[in-house]
Amino acid sequence: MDDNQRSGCPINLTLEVVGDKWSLLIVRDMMFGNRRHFRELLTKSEEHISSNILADRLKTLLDQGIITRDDDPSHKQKGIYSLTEKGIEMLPILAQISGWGYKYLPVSEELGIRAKLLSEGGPKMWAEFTDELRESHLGVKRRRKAGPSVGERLQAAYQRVLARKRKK
Amino acid sequence: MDDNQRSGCPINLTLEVVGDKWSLLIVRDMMFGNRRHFRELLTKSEEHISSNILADRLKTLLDQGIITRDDDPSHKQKGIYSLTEKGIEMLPILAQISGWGYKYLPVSEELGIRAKLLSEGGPKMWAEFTDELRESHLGVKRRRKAGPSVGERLQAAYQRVLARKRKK
DNA sequence: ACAACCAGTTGCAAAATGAGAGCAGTTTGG
DNA sequence: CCAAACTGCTCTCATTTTGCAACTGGTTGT
Repeated sequence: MDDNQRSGCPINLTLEVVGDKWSLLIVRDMMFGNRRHFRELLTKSEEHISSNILADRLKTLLDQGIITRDDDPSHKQKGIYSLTEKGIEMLPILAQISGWGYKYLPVSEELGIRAKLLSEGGPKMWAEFTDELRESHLGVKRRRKAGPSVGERLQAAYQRVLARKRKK
Repeated sequence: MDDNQRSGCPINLTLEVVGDKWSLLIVRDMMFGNRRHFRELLTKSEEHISSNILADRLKTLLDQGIITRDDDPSHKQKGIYSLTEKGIEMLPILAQISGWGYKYLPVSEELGIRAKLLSEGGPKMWAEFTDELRESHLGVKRRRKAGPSVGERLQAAYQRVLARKRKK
């Protein structure tokens, strides 16, 4: 498709694929927000991507093999987007970006809590979450661990902060 | 400065700062290529950034406190750009991006070798390299370790691949 | 039957990008 | 001592990308 690449440097090549303001946010929402339909990605995130951009980025992510699209059996028009292994393995990138932003930028409390936990959890927690993503996006069965999953823990922490803020 | 931020999410905030095709390449060149002058950044990288974009991105990175600029005592017109601690701590982000690109994209052999070593070296190697950057960019003295530095090892590996390729 | 919902597409204005030339001052080599 | 090369940029202008909002053609639930 796009052969006019600037160099064979891994950082450059990665940026040519996801080096824009939206692609990684879409991956983030699929990973941490479990958004799997076009409408969910369009409306249920804070940043208000516009529909043409979303459509364009989903196309690129599909072309690049970072996500896949399947028909939703329950609704003839709905598509279900899933992360591939290639997409799932972007987690450490997002985790590092998230950790750096948490440390150095004016992050809101409720949206920062996930970053904090993920950063403190380190590679071990990332690996566990990666396994959970393989189950929910690739259908790979895994042995149940005791207690709540990483995804659940992150979500719970977020809700706790929200509840606390509403009280005040 | 820029108040029209899209959300307080750490990932979003980070992308608003460096989420474009050039900013991270500039940081990369300062980190791994030790480019410290405008001309070096302009001409000594594979991707051929144009001067107006480079000037603009350096300004943003300065505003964001990711780099600093000092006059070069040896040349009245030259400026020396240095990474701040905030900039140096982007290393893990670059390392993960680099590792992912190395695994999934058509990286050239000579430019991939650094990614490979950095990925295999893991967080321990990153911490050592971070210390070296603190010395070269912030002037923080550190205890010399035995043997070649991480920066030297990466550079040497790159040269070795180049030499081998020229032979063929 | 009809409103609400679905995944996008289209048209258009505004902003960002990119190539190249140009500039004022500085340093270097002969 | 002078010309050439080098310095960090800035300016212009064409092209590309972005972003908003309206719209399409179909599906689903009541």
